[in-house]
Amino acid sequence: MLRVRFAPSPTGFLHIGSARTFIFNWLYARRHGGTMILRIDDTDIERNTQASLDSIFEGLQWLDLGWDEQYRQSERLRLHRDMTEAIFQKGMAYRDFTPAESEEGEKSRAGAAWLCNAGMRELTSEESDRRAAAGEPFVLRYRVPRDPAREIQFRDGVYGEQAKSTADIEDFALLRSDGTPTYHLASCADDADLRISHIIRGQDHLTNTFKHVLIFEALGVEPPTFAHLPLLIAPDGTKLSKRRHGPVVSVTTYRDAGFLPEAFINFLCLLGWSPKDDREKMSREDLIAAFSFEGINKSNAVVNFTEEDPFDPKAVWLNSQYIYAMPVDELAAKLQTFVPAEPQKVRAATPLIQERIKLLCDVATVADFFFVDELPPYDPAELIPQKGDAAMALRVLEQAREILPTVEFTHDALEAALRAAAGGLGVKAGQMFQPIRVAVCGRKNAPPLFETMAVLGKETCLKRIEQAIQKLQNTVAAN
RNA sequence: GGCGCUAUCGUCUAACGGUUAGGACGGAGCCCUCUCAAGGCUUAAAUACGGGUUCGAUUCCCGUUAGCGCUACCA
Repeated sequence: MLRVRFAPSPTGFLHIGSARTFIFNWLYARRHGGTMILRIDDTDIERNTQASLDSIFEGLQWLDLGWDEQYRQSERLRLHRDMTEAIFQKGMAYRDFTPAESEEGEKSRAGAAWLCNAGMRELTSEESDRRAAAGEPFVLRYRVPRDPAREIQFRDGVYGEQAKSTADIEDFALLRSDGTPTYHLASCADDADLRISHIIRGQDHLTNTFKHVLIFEALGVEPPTFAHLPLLIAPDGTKLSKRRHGPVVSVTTYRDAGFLPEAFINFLCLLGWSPKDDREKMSREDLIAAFSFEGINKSNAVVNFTEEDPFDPKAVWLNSQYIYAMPVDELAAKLQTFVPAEPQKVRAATPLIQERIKLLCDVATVADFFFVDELPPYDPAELIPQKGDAAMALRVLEQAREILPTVEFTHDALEAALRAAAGGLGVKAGQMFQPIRVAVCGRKNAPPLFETMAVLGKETCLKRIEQAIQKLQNTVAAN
């Protein structure tokens, strides 16, 4: 039975790298009919926060992929203790009474790698027991077999055969001096107990895996299959961090900017993985069908963002592709949360802006004039058409004011009427349309004029044209 | 410092010894067009460096360089 897990620790908001790890696990589970497990690795009581936990769930819920089983490590401490005790009883771990403070100075000394604290490994069980009984604090360390040294090896699903000598693996801690389990122990104990078959996680754990293989060995269980993912890094080559790179590293930032979860998932999948057949836009089903470890890259992938442009252009492009392909009603419903306007107005404007927005939040800037009563102030000079002057703009608008009341507000009728009017005035169609567009939308760049006017309605259009005429007359008078 | 991993256009990537080194985003240009988009077409742009192996290396081996990771009683 195939079982995978995503095991975030609630010490920070849900990071996009973590989201990708979740997605790859999910894809692998769904691809092979396995079980997806969410395990909250909250063994670091000092650094855990409720806000982080909330952020993780918020992010995962937005992704909308789901999972089959859920656990919290803090509720499984008993298991961790028992398993550690078993390892200790086998003589594969020992107590280290070295005080935490002195340790630091010891290790930071330059030179050979630190492997263990002097003397502690060799303590007799009698002395060890006596000191523990006397209440002296200690950490429990794994007794890495180094006499003679051994090769620890495993086959990584992405990086291939891996081997490391125990001569290069230090005696890592299993239990802290307060008796709580460390990440290494808790993680392996739970992976063993939950019968995890495949561990898919970030490459930052690749070298930790040798320690984990040692723990599984001590636990007497067959290690799962490992597959390490290349890391997501920032354009400056450093790993993504909130402190350095800001909110772009948080999943909820993408949600709040109006990314579609399908597009976001699609984008993340293309970072460090490829279907190898030039496909870019892929549905959830496409991804499930195509996903495999062979397609995963070995080198880190840059998430390309800048100060001015906080989102990777490819992510934005993919998002726009999903928006263009979406049914109008569905898109209108999504847009509703990004703009304070009545649903029927949003629905009417949606077809006109669908190909003009890349993020859902763009609705607020691209379609604002559909939803406001009063247009925000604009420069009357904008009303003046190409190769024209204020007088021409005025003539155009006055003509529009005159003919529009009797025109039916549909695309075809408006087009016929306005083109005819342009002919009558002896101006080009473009020179006719621009003053009206600016009068009605408050700016030069807007959706196609006739549909826009039809959506806005006769009353609003005539009112705005009247206001534009006033503006022009005022400026002409002022000069 | 020690150990490990990695290295193709600006970015994401394809090419698992033989290609004019392919695609995508972004850039530039053209077309379409009532503006803006969308769409179509064209174009610039890469095998880190040095040695091998081979008839032939992006591809295999070694070295150099660079980047990243681990080296905690964080995860």
